[in-house]
Amino acid sequence: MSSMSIRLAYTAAGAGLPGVKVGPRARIVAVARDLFYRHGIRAVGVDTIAAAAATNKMTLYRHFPSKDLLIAECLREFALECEADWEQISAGHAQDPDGQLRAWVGYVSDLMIKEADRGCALANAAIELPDKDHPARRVIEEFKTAQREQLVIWCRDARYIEPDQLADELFLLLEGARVSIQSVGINGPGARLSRMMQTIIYHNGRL
Amino acid sequence: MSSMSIRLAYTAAGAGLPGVKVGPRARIVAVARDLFYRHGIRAVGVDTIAAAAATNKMTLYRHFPSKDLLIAECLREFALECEADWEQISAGHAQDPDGQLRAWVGYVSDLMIKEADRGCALANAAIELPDKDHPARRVIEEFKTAQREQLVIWCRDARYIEPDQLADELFLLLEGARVSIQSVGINGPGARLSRMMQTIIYHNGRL
DNA sequence: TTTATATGTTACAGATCGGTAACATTGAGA
DNA sequence: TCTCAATGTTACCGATCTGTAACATATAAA
Repeated sequence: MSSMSIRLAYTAAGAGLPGVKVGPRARIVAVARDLFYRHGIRAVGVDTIAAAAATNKMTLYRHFPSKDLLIAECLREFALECEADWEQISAGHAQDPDGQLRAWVGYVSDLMIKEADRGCALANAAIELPDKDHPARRVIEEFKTAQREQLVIWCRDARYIEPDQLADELFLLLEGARVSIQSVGINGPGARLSRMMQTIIYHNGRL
Repeated sequence: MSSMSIRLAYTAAGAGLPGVKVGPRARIVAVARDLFYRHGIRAVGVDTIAAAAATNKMTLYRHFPSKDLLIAECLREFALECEADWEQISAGHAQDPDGQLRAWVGYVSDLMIKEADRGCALANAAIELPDKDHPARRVIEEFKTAQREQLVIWCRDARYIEPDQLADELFLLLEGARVSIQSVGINGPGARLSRMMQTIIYHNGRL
């Protein structure tokens, strides 16, 4: 198997403001999130995580009963941060549903650059963990479902003619862009995501 | 780690017509494709593959220098089969580009049911193998790029106003549907893929 | 029948996997 | 200063991983 030799290029430093003590648990989750995302969940072992978090395997297992539950916790933290972003979009354009939707288009377009070439951590995890009983799957399903519902609400509030279908189209375009970046590369169709979404929104029409 | 115990539920039988001898190499690839697809590439070991193919690890390594190259071969076979399907769509609607495009929509809609809940094997592999030097990545990138170009050709031949953008939209919708099935489930937005594609094609307009 | 090639069998190497036991060390609050 | 909880350290378990060596067997062509 391609060994690739991940190995720690960074220590616990860099996480958190200077002077603020960051406990091992927080470091473990931060490091695990990064390594899981960059290299894949199954490609990263607990030894690597503990070492990269400047702690040890024993402390890791004192905070997380198993690697699977650590995975779930990483995805839960990621999902909470995403939800906070979406709420910020909502709050930043209160009483302006169409502005919310358009702000969201800008937000996800920036994601294409920020995520570079590894797409959505939750979608990737769903592919890497097909076992329906895995504790991470609850997090994934609940979060993705909530995202889609939020999109429907925005489309409906903005009085688009077919809000459910428009929301589904935008949802699938986003998911497709994030996954296709990893197969056709950064200059693939995902690069034109913003224009596509605007076109589709315009074509849908308002009441 | 969630052990899940894959284990062989089937032997070499069932592959090929009766009376036709299927060599170990073909059995290995067939079995590996199935196991990789259902459980994930990293989740399946070579011992499991050899046993499920009713052969042994030594024979496997006589035909494939490494697991990574076996992975690449599995994806190559899959890609060739997909290309054959697309060519059949082309041939079945010669001199009728719009018919080709609409036949393709029907074809990918059926894929949503056939693939059940594991999406595209190539896209999944890209997520599981982020290493850019992995031999499988060439296969993935070339195939996905060729698919997108074929879509552009169909859209252009059918004289749609913006063939490149329409092709990209269809491409991303398909990729998004296949990946979202694995996160939001079979009844998510992917279930309405056909209607969405028809709507978008209609909205694009013809010359 | 002889010969050469493909395949099967067994055992093993070296590494890594997830996970744990036993014990030492640190550090902050009382 | 004492105490106690969190953390660090080391060593280990059994299983699994990719990959190989050596040898036995089958099989088809000559």
